[in-house]
Amino acid sequence: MELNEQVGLRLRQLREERGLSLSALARRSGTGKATLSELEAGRRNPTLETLYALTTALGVPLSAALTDSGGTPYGTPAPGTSPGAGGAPGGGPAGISGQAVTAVLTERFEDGAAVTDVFRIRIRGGAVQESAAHIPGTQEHLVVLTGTAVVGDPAAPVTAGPGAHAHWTADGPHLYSAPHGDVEAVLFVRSPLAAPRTP
Amino acid sequence: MELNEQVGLRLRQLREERGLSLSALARRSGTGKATLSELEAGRRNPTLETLYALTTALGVPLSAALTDSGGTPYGTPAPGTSPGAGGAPGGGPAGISGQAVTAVLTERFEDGAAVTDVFRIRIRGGAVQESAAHIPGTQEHLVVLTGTAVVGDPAAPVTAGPGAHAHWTADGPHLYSAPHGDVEAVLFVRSPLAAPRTP
DNA sequence: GACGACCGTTCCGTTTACGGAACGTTCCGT
DNA sequence: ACGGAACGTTCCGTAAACGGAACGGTCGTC
Repeated sequence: MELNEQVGLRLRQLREERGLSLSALARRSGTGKATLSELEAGRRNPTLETLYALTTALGVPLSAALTDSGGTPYGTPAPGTSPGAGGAPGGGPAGISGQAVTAVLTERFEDGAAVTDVFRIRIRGGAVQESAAHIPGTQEHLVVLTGTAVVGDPAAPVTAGPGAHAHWTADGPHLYSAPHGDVEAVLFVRSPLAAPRTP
Repeated sequence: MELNEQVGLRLRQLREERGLSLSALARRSGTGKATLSELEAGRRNPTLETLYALTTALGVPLSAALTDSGGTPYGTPAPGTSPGAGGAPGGGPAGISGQAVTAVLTERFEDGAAVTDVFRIRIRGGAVQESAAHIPGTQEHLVVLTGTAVVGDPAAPVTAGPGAHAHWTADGPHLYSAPHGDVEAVLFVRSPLAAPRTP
């Protein structure tokens, strides 16, 4: 998708989450309605000042308008208000964070067959966390940045040191642990798209 | 300070950290030298496309050009070190982007022994790119989000489909290719720190 | 010391992002 | 039914961001 379209959609999403009309946001931000209309449609290539005026009026940092790694969900409103977004039926990303693990979703990627959540995680030294089974077919990859992690099947866990990679099937219980000190890593959780019932 | 000046200084900083001349970055990113010169001086109000072209050529995500909360230090040398562009002689992250590959650095992680650059990359379908050797001991991991990539040692390349993982040693020439269509993936490049002789 | 290669800045014509003012539509209140 | 207000889109003149082509300055090389 074109970059301008991505940013346009993101801005429209932020605006609608706040229940603002296009005209109201244009008035409040000091930009023209024409600018905002065509920008949301992906038909303009906005300048930095325009983006700044809009994000400030929306109450989010500039980076919130972008879709790359800096684009974290700002002000995602109360659950229940799900406008056009037509959210994924599966709901949000799997909850990973727990006593031993802090996980931040950095990207969610979806293709025709599966959705892949990319997490930046930290496992606290000496801690162990067991995670419940995900849906059948779910695969996990871990790439360790620093420290030594012991992960995967509780019956046959795998040890991964700095720079190493581990892989396991997550449709059964699985664990994350860091016996020798904190671990920083990137975790990939790839789940097949719900074809829950193919009669 | 004016917003345009902030962004201009940030871009100049990123460029100088990488030891690139203004002309070289203009050439590489496809923008005019006039544009880049005045932009770094804070005398222009860049468009989104211009910012994207520049940050991509610098190997950082768009948000890296901004100075707000999203503005994480990419490749910033140790804090407190004087701005003397001298900085780390190793320079910035390895240049990955080329004819077939677009790479955006999403994180740079450094521990005592190695530095790991995490890239979000796209390999264009049908294209092949050969990359020069990195320093001895460099390891690369690829986790494929979608498509099928053929990567690694040119003499014995590895095929990785959606959700798969590939690993190779990058201290010799190595290739990235996508025979059957575009590939989206995450690439880890882990390079040993140049041993600074601690006697 | 003249030449060439590269640097960063300035000038200039073209393209286009901008805001204001129109437009047609929908939704209220009278 | 009618009027008014608000909505989002389209049209248009102006301002300015863009790339290409100049310019002067600095560094190596012959």
